[in-house]
Amino acid sequence: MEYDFRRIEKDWQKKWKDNDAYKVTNDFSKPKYYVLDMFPYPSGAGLHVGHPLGYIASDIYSRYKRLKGFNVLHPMGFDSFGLPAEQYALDTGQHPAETTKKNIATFKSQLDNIGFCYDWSREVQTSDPNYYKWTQWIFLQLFNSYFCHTEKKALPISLLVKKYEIKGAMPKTGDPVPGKHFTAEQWNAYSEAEKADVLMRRRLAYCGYGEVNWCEALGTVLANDEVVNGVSERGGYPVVKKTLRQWYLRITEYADRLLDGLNTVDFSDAMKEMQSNWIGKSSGAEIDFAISSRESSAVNRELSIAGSLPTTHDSRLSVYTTRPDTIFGVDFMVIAPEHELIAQITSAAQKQYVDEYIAYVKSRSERERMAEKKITGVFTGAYALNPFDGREIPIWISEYVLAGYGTGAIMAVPCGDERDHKFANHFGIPITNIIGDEYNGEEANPTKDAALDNSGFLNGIVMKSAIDIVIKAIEERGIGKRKVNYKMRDAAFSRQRYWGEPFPITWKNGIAKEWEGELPLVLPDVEKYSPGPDGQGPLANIPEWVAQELETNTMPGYAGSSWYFLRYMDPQNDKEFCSRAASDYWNQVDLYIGGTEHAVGHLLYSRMWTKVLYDLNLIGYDEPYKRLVNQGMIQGSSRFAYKILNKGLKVEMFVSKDVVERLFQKDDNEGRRVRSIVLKYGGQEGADAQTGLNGVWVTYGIIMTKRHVDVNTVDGLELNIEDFKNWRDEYSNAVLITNEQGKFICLDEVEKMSKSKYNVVNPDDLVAKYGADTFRMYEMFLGPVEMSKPWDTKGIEGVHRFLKKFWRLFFDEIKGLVVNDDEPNAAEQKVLHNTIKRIESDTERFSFNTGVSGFMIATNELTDLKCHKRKIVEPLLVLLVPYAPHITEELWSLLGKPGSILDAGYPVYESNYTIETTKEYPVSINGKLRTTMNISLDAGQANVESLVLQNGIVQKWMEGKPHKKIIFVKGKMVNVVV
RNA sequence: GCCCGGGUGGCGGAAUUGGUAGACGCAGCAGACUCAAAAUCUGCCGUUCGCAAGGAUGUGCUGGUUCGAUUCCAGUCCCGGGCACCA
Repeated sequence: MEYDFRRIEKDWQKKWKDNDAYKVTNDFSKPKYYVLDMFPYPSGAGLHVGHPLGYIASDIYSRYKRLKGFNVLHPMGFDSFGLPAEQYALDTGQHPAETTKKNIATFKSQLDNIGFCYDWSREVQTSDPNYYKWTQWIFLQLFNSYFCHTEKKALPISLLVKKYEIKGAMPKTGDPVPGKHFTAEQWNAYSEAEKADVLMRRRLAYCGYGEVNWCEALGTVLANDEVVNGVSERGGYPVVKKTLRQWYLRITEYADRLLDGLNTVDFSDAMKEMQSNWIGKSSGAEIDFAISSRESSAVNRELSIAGSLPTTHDSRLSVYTTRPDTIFGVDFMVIAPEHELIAQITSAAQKQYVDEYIAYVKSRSERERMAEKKITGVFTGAYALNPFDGREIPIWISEYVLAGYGTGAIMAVPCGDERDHKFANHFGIPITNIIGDEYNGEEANPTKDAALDNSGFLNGIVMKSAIDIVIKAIEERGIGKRKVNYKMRDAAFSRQRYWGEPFPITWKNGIAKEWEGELPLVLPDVEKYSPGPDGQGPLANIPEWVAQELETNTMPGYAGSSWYFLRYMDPQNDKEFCSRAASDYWNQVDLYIGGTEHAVGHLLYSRMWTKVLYDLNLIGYDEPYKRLVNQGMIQGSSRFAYKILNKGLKVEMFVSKDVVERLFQKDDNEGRRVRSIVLKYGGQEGADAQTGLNGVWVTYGIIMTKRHVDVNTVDGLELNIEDFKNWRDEYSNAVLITNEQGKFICLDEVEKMSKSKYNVVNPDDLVAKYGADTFRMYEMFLGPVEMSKPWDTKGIEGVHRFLKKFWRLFFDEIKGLVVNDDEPNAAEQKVLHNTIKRIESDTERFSFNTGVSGFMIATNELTDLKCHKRKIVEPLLVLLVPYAPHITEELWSLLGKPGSILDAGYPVYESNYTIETTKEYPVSINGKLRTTMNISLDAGQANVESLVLQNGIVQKWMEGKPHKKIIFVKGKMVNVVV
């Protein structure tokens, strides 16, 4: 009987489906375990080999936990709102709901092919009205809540209204600022619009104004992704910044709690670091500098030194710095090109240059601005005054200062900050040294440990301790204050798009109000998917929608994914987003698996939503994910062919990589014009007529470019010429210039796996050829789950061979069942128990690649021992269940075992089979002294209980001393480190 | 540019985190079985010197700490991911 994986997998998948084998019940009596994958966006390209990597890992872990007796929730769903479906609709007119439905069906059948243990009755789809009903409902909770700074949590906004009605909002100290502070009487006298304005400033979901990438030609807003070098990716039209009304989530209020929460969860240090860097908490000071102009300079200087700044807001420049101690080293100020003061402070002489510079910056994306190596900037002609010594400081504009962070202005200290230093050097600004010998005149030194010099009243004080002194001084003089700052900004929560959740919000007389109908507010059908007028979304084209004064924006992709883990717990509930009983039982996600690309987006948003739901007492915990494992990205291994671009060519013409390299001598390759080359390509008759080139010899300046070739038409690096010609019509007559062996060699490069790069490998093909069990184990065998790697199918044979070999531990092609009831010997027991120990630890620590190796080693050893004993191979079979569910179920039932092998229980490791022998070994201590000792050895290391030296110096191994390792080194000598 | 990862044989990777580098698998070579092929099995397989025993060398690069470094530290190069409207 041989291993017929096709029949086995088909049978078992059918059985699982027919019996609802993976149906999960909310059986509150059992201990629970919740394993979650980041759900996929159902793209039109279908599932590729990168998707299942994390899913297989989580499936293995789920089955493992189930064998260990847990009630395991391991659901799957689809993040089905998104831009690609909308773009597809724009191009083809097909409704996104239709294409999404089709794509989901493809994804599901592909997933089922691999044999995952999902309970599909718990599936969620973010674009399903029954789901987004609750996304809208949670949005309204955010809209109707504010962050209370006293209790540091979200509270209903009605409480705030009550407070305003009774107490108003007056400052504890200082004078009230008009528009910000008011008494109860004033509040009660406010118009509805004025009240709405005030409340909007506190809502957790609020409306404001923000800049977007606007493409006039396409009439639409573009993602940063869709903007390349300042023009739209599609069509190459110019893109500019445009200010639009936008919804935001006030995530900044949760900055501290998002930081603190990281201490309570099991994420990798790298992930925690990324999140806390994103939040970017820093403490420092905001300092106001008086601005002088040439005319008023003298006056302001006196005022500044006297400690009373001009009171008008206009004549002050406020900066944020984390290093107030360096205040005497400020040689210039830099403000962002968007800074509101620019118009006012720019001198007549500089105006032209400033205008030119700002026009230049407008054409650049924020990303480009940050990545710029070139130093750019312009002087405004204005000066600020150092509040402590009255020095005039020139104010510059530069793109390296971003408007969104701090005050959009910095005080530049070139001797302490590298960017400031480069800027000063580039523009010839003199540098003040405030750190004495610590500054070498060549490069900035950001130390905090130097004693200050040239720093007035701070001279001689170590920088670290000067920080507080300066802050105190500026606070006393009323020209600034201590300030904690965050890099994180509030999350933009609206999109001018169609395929997303509609906001259940109406606008009456300019006031945003909760929509009064019953949720869900269903996304209406539209005629066409093109944008509405003035940068509004497609919903603005629907008269009935506009007539109801409904919000025309939709929610972004991350809305639905911010809470989906809760819906899986109670997916059919139409009374609540999730019953409290269900969310209390399933509780936090015990294990969450997904890529690092979501490190700062989805993960922070869903953590915030969870905190809000917790604050509002809707769930019982404020961190969604207990443990997070990041799977690496499976990258595509793209293949390219050199294509000749010369005009006059009548056919497509490609050249083998090795031929090109020889001709271009490597350093002068692709895409460049070469003065003169000679190509000989086999000399077919009539080739000249076909190609339009000069006979079989191609001479003269050839321009080449590289073109993607479908990776499925390439074996290793060698192109299958027939497949290539059949791949596309325009290539059917292509001329391929091969090497001497008649082979056409491709280039390879690692890229993201994507349809447009022709490097997608479909798991279906591999499953059809080798079976799901082989595919699952091979994906795991590729390497650590956490590591990114390019896909390579080479090597899958080895895993397939393993499964065939494993099968032969139970069945022989001729003899049939070979499992016997003989008692195992010690050697066989040792193989089994070492394997149990190894597989359990590998599974626990997510080292599935070494886990697969462990099975291979065990199988090899048992084959060598000719061991087919039931007491050995049966437990081994159970161990393999999580990795290869189909073959194990089949063998289990062929062995006559009742029920599913999933309920067999995990084998128990016994340590009595691991110890080998006790032997006498020569010993060196710290590489010097030598003696002999008795050591029992287990895997190369051993504990030493007694040690007697021959020279008599050390008589006994000293108990209670810090234990050191005994290591076996070459030549069987033992090195003892004490 | 900033933040986070990663560089080990021809290839994917292992080394349970400071202790015999290269487990396991792929590819390759040699052999067994076979009329033959497939399947299966056995042996070899970093580089280099050597008939061999054995020696030297070797974990991107340059240094450092240590009896001992793939592992720790500093610097540097290359590759991947993220950088706020892709998901």
